[in-house]
Amino acid sequence: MKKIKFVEKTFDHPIPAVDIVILTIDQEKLKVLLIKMKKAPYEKCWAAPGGLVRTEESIDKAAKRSLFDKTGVKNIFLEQLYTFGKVNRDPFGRVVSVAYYALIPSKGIKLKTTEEYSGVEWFDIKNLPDLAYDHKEIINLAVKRLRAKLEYTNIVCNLLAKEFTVREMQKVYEIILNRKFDKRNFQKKIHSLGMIKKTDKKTIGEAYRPASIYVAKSKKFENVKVL
Amino acid sequence: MKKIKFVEKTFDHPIPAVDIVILTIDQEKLKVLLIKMKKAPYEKCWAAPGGLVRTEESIDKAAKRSLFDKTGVKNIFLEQLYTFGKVNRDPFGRVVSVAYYALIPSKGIKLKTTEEYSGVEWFDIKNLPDLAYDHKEIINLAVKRLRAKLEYTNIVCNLLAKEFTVREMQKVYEIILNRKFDKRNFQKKIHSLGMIKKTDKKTIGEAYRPASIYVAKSKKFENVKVL
DNA sequence: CCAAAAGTGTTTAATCTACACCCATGG
DNA sequence: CCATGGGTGTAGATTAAACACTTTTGG
Repeated sequence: MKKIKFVEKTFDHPIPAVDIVILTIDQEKLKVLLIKMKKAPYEKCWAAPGGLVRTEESIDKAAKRSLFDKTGVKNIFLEQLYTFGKVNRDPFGRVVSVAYYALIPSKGIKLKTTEEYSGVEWFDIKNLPDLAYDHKEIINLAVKRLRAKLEYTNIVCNLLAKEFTVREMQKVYEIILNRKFDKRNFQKKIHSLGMIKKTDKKTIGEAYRPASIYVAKSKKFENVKVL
Repeated sequence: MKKIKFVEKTFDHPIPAVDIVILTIDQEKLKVLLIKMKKAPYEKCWAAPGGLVRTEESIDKAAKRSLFDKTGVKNIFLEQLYTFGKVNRDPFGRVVSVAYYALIPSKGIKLKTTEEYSGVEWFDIKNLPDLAYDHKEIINLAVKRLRAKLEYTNIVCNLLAKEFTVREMQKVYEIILNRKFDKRNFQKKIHSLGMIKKTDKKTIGEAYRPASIYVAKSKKFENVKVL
């Protein structure tokens, strides 16, 4: 059972924190938002944003707060990923980190980060810098989870703008899963799932034949067998 | 138990704990191991075993320790489930609980629990008693995860004895997923996945025609599309 | 009228589902 | 020799995969 003796004697416990893997699609790449570290031994490393969990807030709330502080965005996809609790994962103290991952639509949201912070950057997932703590492992797990969820949920909608074309959705799949799909089969599949709705709008201003614009029926989680 | 007022005041951080949902198949039912609570307001409730995470141990280690303390078993399937961190989930203090789930083979392991502790019992998952904290939610999530993993991994091997028949495996699926499978299709499927190996032994002593005995090729995690 | 992406159907292969009879053993 | 669960194959349905041409627009 949860022993008190230990508590009373030493007041010595690990401290819970959250770390957020913030992902987006940008310039046909899957990217993650990282923050430049300052303290040794990580002065040349980058890290996923995060922070300690306060006593008066839930861990979900702490995650939302960390996300908002770094990006200025609210109400985007944010889901718990895994909790990392090795003893020596943080050289500054015994910190247990509850990792989350967040998805930001590829356009339509302006992050405050790029203007305000100098040490905040988007990195291509295929070309990460040196990372602090166990954040490489955390980011890899987030990408793995995202890949898995693309295959059986409508999570892709959270990476697309409110309005999008089928081709844009297909590109998101191709970028994240590193493979190509046949566009006829892709259309057939996506339409049979009923997770998107055609509008009567079409893309304008772009060269070549305009594409029909779609919206997600729901960004909430639905289990659908996509692939 | 998980306390404590003065902890909250002194240390302004939540305290990490672990809770373990221990599952097994017994008498053709999926069962969970629970411990009787003593303290108000939970004196009529049961709870999944757990404990605080010590500073000098990883959370995985804390989970293994909690599991061993309650069951006396080591080296069984134990996987992190989810971290529960609502502010008021524990009336005794601000505790963040990293939940794990463990699978115990249906025979071949003797638990010390049943002999030593009076307040420890196996409960049919379909007939749970009143539960303390948010443990109902935790248990439900563990079962959900188990059901999901049955469908795309070889996790089932962790619920079977070292040696088993195909029919026993099928029963585990049927019990946990609440549905029947055609035995011909089931055999075909299982064999095509290559996750089990036939031995030259057969069941003896039981009435009727003996069944071939199989062993798992690996209990380690493999992704295989089972259903 | 040319370049480039949008949009659309069919054929084949693979997988899944449903289904019934004989076999081996203990009593 | 009987009762009971073990063990096996096939046909039809569904789903997935491969594949090419016509349409629409901007320049």
